[in-house]
Amino acid sequence: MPGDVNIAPIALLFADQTRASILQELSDGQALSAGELARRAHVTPSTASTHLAKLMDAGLLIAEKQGKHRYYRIADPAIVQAIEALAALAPVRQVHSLREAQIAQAVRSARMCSTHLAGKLGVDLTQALVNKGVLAASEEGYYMTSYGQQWLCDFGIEGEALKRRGLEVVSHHIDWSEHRPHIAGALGAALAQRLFELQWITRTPFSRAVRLTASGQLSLRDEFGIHI
DNA sequence: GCTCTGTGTTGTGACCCTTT
DNA sequence: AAAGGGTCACAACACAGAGC
Repeated sequence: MPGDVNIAPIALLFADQTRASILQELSDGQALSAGELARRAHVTPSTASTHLAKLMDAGLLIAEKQGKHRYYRIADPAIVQAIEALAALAPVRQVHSLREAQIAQAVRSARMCSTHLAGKLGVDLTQALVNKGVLAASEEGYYMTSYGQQWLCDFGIEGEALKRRGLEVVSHHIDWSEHRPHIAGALGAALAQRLFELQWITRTPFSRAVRLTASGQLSLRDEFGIHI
């Protein structure tokens, strides 16, 4: 229809196994080299290079040159949101080994979605914040309460941007693996950052899954009543 | 500055699938 | 069956960093 947007070209970019793998690997906000992305997508560097060029041309990825490496990352958080939305509709990929099953389980349990937490941990954390009265649920989404602003300060999350959020809707995504909301945006990013600082969670190599540390498991249970 | 090494890109052809 | 499009791997090449 004239004047309407044409989603076919962009949908075509997502509709390839290799490109989808590349985008999913980058959806945790990391920047990875072409060689690393080729390994993760199980294709040769030349094949990955071809796909990366297409994704760059479409503006889905941006690259930063560092020495002889080029590090690719998602150009816009909205792209990660699109990936998560598609993932919610997609069938679960079959696993062919114990290792693949373990990685899949880890990704569902806790993972990075751009700059914030997703998976069971992200969803449980969101619900726990509602239960504690930090966030209030409404038809539009979540609002931060006045108590929530104080609680965030006590928890070690400060910043004018967050303090001004009292009357604003807190951004959230529907989690593809849990089919429930997890908080995103500035608050989601700040919370994830704080949990990394506290060493309650750590990144895992070669995956967007995050791992709960022993102290993190105890602290999440005591502070939020979360059992993972 | 030269050489070696590692990494990424480009060109080419084979293969597969879909459409006509 | 032929044509066209897409994906992939291979080979060749370019580029940057390290070591001398």
